[in-house]
Amino acid sequence: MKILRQSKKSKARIARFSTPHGIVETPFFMPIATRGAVKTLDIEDVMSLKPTVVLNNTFHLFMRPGLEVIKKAKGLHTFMGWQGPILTDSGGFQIFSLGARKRAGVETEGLVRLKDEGVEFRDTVSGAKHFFTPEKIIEIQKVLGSDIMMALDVCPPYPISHEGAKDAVRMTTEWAKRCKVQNATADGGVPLEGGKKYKGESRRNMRQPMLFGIVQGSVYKDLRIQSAKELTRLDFDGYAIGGVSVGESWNEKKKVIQWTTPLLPEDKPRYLMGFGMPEEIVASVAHGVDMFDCVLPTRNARHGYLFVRRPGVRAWQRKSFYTAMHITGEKYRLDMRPVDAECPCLACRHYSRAYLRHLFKISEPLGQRLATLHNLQFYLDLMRELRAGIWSGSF
RNA sequence: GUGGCUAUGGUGUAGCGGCAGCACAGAGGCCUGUGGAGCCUUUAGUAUGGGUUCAACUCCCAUUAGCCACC
Repeated sequence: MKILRQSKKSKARIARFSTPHGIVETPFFMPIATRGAVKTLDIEDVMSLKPTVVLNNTFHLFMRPGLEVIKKAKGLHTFMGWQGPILTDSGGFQIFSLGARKRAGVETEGLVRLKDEGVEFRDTVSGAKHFFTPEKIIEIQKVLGSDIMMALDVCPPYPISHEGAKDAVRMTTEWAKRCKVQNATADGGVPLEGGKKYKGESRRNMRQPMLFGIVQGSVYKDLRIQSAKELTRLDFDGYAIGGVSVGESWNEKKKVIQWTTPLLPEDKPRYLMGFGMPEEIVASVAHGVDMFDCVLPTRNARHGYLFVRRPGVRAWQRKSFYTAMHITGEKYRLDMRPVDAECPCLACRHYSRAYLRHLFKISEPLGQRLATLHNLQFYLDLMRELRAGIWSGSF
């Protein structure tokens, strides 16, 4: 990774690194297409937004449609029609997420069992058992044709005892080592077309995907430090901060970022997983984070929650550089203005608030699509603005 | 016309001689590596008039309206 510019006012930086499907510039936000689709959007919608990288989920895609289908399609890129870079999350979060559901009293009996060797999942649809190991997760990600693979980690719930968090760090490091070994020794995967060979590349016509390690440690400083040190010794292509935004306060999240980012190598991408609200992203970029992903813009869009910029306010100037618009609100019934007159998205170019409200009120799918386009436009424009701000030296 | 049945928020429905619940719709809010078009909060009702009873949405009578059967 090459750092092109380092902000003088903060730890924010602009960097470039190459993936098998193109060169990317940081900081960037990845729209989420867990199961191979950004919910409600088609691929031309996605392309029109010009995202840097799109995120998919290894675990979900392995369950459905399964590797046989992906192989037949010659990889996930072709299968979903996206030719830009893809980051595949490993499924570590699902271990947590299903555990959390279990605590919440939702029926997950026997759905997930965590062991040192790996994790056992039961498919709720077919009832079939699957045992995922760090090695297997890497192999699956290679078959998917991922550009950026994530190591399998253990993402503990919040709150958790120091002892429990320590155990999660221990397993995460062990699994990270095994992912690293598997990635270095194993063949397999789908040939990535069109890429040039790396120096020393032995696998013909196949460019190597990147592999990221994931720092854990919950809200405990010593554990975050320990985890970051253990992982950086393994020399990954990039590092993620995981286990954040699972229920902590913003103050706690900020501390985790402040402890962790200085320990991650300058010349490797830093990825804050599952983040976040717009102001949290801005603050995190200022701490030197390069990559983000979050369900908020897409999920909130489907529930009629739109992000709207406050005119004339730069993102780093004020925490309240945007407002939330609940488009189903009665106050928009007769409001013929666009959601945001300055927004270039499809929704704002052609439709009024009243029309959008109407679509939501009658549950017309177009409403969710327009809202999703709008919110992603907001997030991606925010990242473009941050990059420009770092370039100009104003952020 | 005769007999029977029914009448509960905007809509569709529970209920019991002792605080009238539920669903949808309405209003407000929540969602942070998506197993969710999901979750929370909230507004709003016993057709009308009498009677019995300490107490009636509940039992009785009448009125009105609707439905069914018969003529």
